Amino acid sequence: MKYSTGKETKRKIIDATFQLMADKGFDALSIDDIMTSIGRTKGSFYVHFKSKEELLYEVMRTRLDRGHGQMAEEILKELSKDNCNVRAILERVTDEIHSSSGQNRLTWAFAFYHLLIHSRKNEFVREWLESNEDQWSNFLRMIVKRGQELGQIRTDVDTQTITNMCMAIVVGYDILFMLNPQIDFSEVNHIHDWMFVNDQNPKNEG
Amino acid sequence: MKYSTGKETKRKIIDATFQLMADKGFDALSIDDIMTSIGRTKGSFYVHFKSKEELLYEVMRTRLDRGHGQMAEEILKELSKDNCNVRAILERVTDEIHSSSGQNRLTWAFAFYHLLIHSRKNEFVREWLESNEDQWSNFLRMIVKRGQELGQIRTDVDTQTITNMCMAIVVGYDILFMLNPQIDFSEVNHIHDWMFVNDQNPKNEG
Amino acid sequence: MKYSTGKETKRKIIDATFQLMADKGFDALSIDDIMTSIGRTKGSFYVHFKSKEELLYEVMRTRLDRGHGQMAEEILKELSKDNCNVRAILERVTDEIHSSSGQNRLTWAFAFYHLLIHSRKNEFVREWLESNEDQWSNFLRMIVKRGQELGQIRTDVDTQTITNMCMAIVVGYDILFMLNPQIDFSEVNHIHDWMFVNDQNPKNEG
Amino acid sequence: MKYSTGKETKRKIIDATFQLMADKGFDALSIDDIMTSIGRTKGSFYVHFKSKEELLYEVMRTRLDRGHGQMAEEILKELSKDNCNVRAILERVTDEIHSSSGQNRLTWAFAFYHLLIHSRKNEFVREWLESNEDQWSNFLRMIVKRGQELGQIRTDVDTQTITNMCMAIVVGYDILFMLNPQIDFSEVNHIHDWMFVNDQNPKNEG
DNA sequence: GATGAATGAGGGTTCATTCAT
DNA sequence: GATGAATGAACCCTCATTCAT
Repeated sequence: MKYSTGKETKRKIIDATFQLMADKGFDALSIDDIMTSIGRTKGSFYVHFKSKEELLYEVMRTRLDRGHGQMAEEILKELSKDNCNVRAILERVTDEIHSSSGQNRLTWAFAFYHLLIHSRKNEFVREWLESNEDQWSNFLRMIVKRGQELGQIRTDVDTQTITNMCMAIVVGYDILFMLNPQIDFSEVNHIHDWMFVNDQNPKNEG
Repeated sequence: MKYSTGKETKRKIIDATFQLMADKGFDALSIDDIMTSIGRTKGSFYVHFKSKEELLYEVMRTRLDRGHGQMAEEILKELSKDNCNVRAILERVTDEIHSSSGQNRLTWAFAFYHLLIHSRKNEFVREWLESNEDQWSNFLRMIVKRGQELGQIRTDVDTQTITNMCMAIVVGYDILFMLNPQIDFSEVNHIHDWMFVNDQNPKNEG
Repeated sequence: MKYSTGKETKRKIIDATFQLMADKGFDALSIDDIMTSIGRTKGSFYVHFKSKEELLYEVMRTRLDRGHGQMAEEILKELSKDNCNVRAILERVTDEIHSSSGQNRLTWAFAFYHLLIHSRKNEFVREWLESNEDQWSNFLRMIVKRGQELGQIRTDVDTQTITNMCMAIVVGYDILFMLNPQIDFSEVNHIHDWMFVNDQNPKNEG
Repeated sequence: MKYSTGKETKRKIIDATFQLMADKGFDALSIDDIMTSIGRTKGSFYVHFKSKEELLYEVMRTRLDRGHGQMAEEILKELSKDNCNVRAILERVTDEIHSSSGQNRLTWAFAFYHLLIHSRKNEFVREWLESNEDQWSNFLRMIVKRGQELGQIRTDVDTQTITNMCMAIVVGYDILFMLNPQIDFSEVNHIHDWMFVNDQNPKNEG
């Protein structure tokens, strides 16, 4: 049909952009590319967005945010229990990160790291990414700290460093994955074999 | 320096491009930007390069290659000794990676990950990166394997996975570093505290 | 009001256009600007006008016409009297010109001279302006001629030239006014001090 | 020839713009229009100007400035003489205004009044016009004042007002001329017949 | 009457590339 | 080697206009 609802077209534009920016990056993506890919003409883009930049922000908010909001509360409640299994919690979080990026993890990864690169020249994007990372960092640190308090996580390395290592290995696997999509992403959890003290350690990779 | 020609201007172009592409990325960089920054005019670019793409390849070869060639031979010789200290070797390799990126690590990181992103749409770049990664992967695996043979590295996780983890944590710290340049890059080595078996583990700095 | 239809929205559109075109000119004015300013949306513009051009003509007719029709008859009757005071009549006409442009003289002036400029590329506008000017010219010439016949206006310069001078000084003050809105528009009448013969010249206001 | 000197092309662009903006106005003029009219393509415009706006300023400076600088000094010297003929001086100034607008007075007038209109939305243009007008106003006032001091110009109207009237009538004739190019522009000088006291008034040409 | 999605032409601007000088 | 004028394609964005709802 020639006339769709605004909401639908807007969603299509965001979806298409997310897909396409994984390949070419946001800058190299033309509005014509986007609109043609959804069967519309260039001019009508501006019915839905004030500018290309606004589109980027929308894509960030709706497609690239590895938000943990929904999960966070449950986790915090779980953590406060005396007998909580911190390793199980941590692995749940890692899984969530994977699955939250949607079915097409590679697409997500390229789009996301495009954004990281883009942040160098766009303050707004940079702040958004920093805040994103802060949230994750704080969230993870809380878990690690609790693990150490409960004697489940080793204490030979300090809390912040362990947190950084966890984050680094997750994003590092993103990068390896982009270079070689055959990599088994679940390997990430092996670091837990070392991080957690032995008697806590019955699990042996998936 | 590994410049293939002795031409001074050509070298200047490559250096300037490497510096500038960290900020804006290669695509967003215009030939005018580059040539102006070295006090020349646009037209003379084509005296030195057939195209902008060729320039990218030249930058890759001379500035973004985390080559390990020089070091590799020495390492292999060292590894073959009966009493070699694998942890020391590994840390030397990690240090080399850091320092090989030059004084300005952040510049290097942005430029390199620009390239990674760029690889999605450029076969040549993709192959170059894959080959780059293969070399490193093979090299590291050799070291890890030797460490396991000698009983210095734990064997509860298989060789390839440990290799991947080492690589992931190195590139992961690159990414964290891009998000937050205050991060202490030497933390990377803490994974060795866990990876190596205890009596091998005298080092404890932060 | 001289709006041809009773339609409220149509009137609003015309008014808004008149106001807005003083700032940006008619060409630079978008239909979106106009409709937004009256709290309607772009699409409904075409319920009221066939095209943007038609709107211009409507604005011309209803807001930019310095028509003298109403006044003309009275003046003619007055002029035919033996003892008529031509200077008083002329000043009444001048005042009428000022006040006919509405409260916001500056708005009127910019809009009108926009139109004059526009006339260069639009035959219809040009003809309208020419006819407008002809009417005024004829009307004024009649007054001047009568003044000369009665010995009230000097005869050292011929009728048509005096008429032109009167018109020029009126529109000239429009222009000075646009450049410097502090100018005292009533100065225009000082030319009468010279134009009329001395014993006719008791008036001296500023 | 395909490659001209920059100076020549720049001049051609300015000339063409001056000609074309009389018809369509500066805004309605596209860079494509301009460049096509001089046998070049749109892209090369930016070799010569940073932006379309910069072109406007250049046209203003080189084509629309009714500068009086050259003449001013001579006039001032003349004025200081005891027996100077102020009317002759004033008529020389008026003539200069006419001729300084070049051969094609109508073109000049439309371009100039386009600019005046444009000033409403461009601060820089507005200031330029104001300063332009100030210079003229000051210059003319000096002449009028001297004329009054010497008893050559009537004193029943104050200096500033006479100055304004002179300016108004000059620009007013510009406008009449735009409406009707047949008008005899030299009529402007007839106001001098009234402005100067009688015994000074031997001149009577049309 | 009004809405707002869609169109298509065109505008200013950028840029890799070519080429006469 | 270097310059800088010129090209032509592409880009983001604007806008008068149309039309289904």
